[in-house]
Amino acid sequence: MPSLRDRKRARTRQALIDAATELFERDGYDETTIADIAAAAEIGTRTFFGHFASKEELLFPESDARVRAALDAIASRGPDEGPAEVLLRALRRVGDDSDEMASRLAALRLRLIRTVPAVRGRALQIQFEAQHEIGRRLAAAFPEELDEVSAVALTGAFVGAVAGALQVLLADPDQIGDPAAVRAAVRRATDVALKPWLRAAQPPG
Amino acid sequence: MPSLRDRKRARTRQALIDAATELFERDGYDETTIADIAAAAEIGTRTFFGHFASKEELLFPESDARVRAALDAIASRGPDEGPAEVLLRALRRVGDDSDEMASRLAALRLRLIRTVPAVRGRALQIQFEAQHEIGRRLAAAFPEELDEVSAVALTGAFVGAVAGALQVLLADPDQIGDPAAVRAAVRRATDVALKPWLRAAQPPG
DNA sequence: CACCATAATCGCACCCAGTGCCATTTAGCC
DNA sequence: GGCTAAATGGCACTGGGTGCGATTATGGTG
Repeated sequence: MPSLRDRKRARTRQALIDAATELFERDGYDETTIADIAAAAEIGTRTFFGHFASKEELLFPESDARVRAALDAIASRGPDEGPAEVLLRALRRVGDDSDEMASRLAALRLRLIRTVPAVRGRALQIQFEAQHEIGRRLAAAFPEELDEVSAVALTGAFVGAVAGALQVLLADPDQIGDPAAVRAAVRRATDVALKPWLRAAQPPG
Repeated sequence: MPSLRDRKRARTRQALIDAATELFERDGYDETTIADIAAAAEIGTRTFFGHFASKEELLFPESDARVRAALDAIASRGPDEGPAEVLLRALRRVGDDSDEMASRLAALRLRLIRTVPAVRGRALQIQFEAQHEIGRRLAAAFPEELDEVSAVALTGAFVGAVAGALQVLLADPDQIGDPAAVRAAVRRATDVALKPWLRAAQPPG
C-alpha cells in the first residue's frame, strides 16, 4: 500500500502535470517556463526537478507503464502466435487502455509533438528505447525464429510503419479527432510492415 | 562559382567542425562548450550561431546532401523497379558515397549517438524528417501502387528496420569497425522489412 | 576608383534549463 | 519521543541560445 509520503508525492506530481497542461494550452510550450509551472503548482522551482528530469518529461508521464503493458503482452504469448501476432496484440493493448484521444494531455501532446522540436525529439527517443526493449524481449520469446538483430529490425519496421502512418494522418488537423481514420491508417501500416509474417487472418482491430 | 565570401564562409564552417571534432574527442561532448569551440576556431562565440543553429548540428553537417542523394535515387527509378527496389538503391547510394567508417567525424558521431542523449535525439529527428520526405517522394513516384500513408509507412518500416539492426550491432563496440558484419545486418534488416515487396532477386549488396 | 547595399562579425546584456550545495522540514519507524 | 531518511527549496552558478546594435568586410555599379 502506498504510504502517506507516496500519496503526497503523487499528488504533487499530478498537480505539476495539471498546471503544465493548463499553461501549455493557454500560453504555449516555449512561452511557459518551469518557474511558471512550479509556481502554479505551488512548489519551489528547485523542487520541480525532484519530480521530472526535464520540461519535456511532463508530457510523457506514463510512458513506462505503456512499455510495460507491451512487454506483458509479449510475455503472455499464446501457443500458436508468431512474432507478428504478438506485436499486434501489444499494439492493441497499448492503444486501448488509454483514453488517448479523450485525454486532454494526450491531445496536447500530439499537438506539441507536431509543433515543438524539443518535444518531438523526446518522443522519438522514448519510442526508440521502447522499440529496442520490445525487440529484445521478442527475440527472447522466439529464440528459434529470431536472433536479436532480426527481432529489433522487425520491431523497428513495425513501429516505424505505424509512426510514419500516424504522422502523415495527424499532419492533417481535420482527421485528428477521427478514430475510424486512425484505425484504418494503423491497419494499413501494420499490413505494410507485417504482411509476410502473419500466420493467419488478422482479426479486425 | 562560389564567391570569395562563400569560400571564406565555408572555410570558417569547416574550421568549426574540425575544432569541435578535436575537442569532442579530447574532452568529451558535454565537457566542451560552444565558447571553447569558437575560441579554437578563432571566431567570436556569438558568430558560432551564424554557422550552426545548435551544438548538435556540428555533428550532422552533410545531412541535407544525404537526403538529396536518396531523393535523387528515387527520382531516377528504372522502368521495372518497384518501391522496394528504389529504397534499396537509395540506401546503397547513401551508404556508399560516404567515407563513413573511414571518416573521423562519422566515427565520433556514432559514438556520441550511443552515449549522449541530446545527440541521439537530434539524430532521430533528422532520420524522422528524412523518412517523411522520402516517403512522400515515393508516393509521388508510384501513384498507382502507393497512397501517402502506405508510402510513409513503408519507408518507416524500411528505415526503422535498418536503424534497429544497426543499433543492436553497433551497441557492441567490437563490431563497429567490421564492414562485413554491418552489411550482413543491413541485409537481414532489409529482408525483414521488404520481403513481400521485392519483385525479383535482390542483387548482393 | 568611389560608393552603396548587403552580409558577416562579435561584444553585451539577457533569458531559461538544469545542477550542486546546504539548511530546514516532514514522514516513517522503533 | 527520538532517530533516520527523504522531500523541500533557497542560492549561486554554468551553459545554450537570442536580440540588439555597432563595426567591418565584400560584391556590384556607375
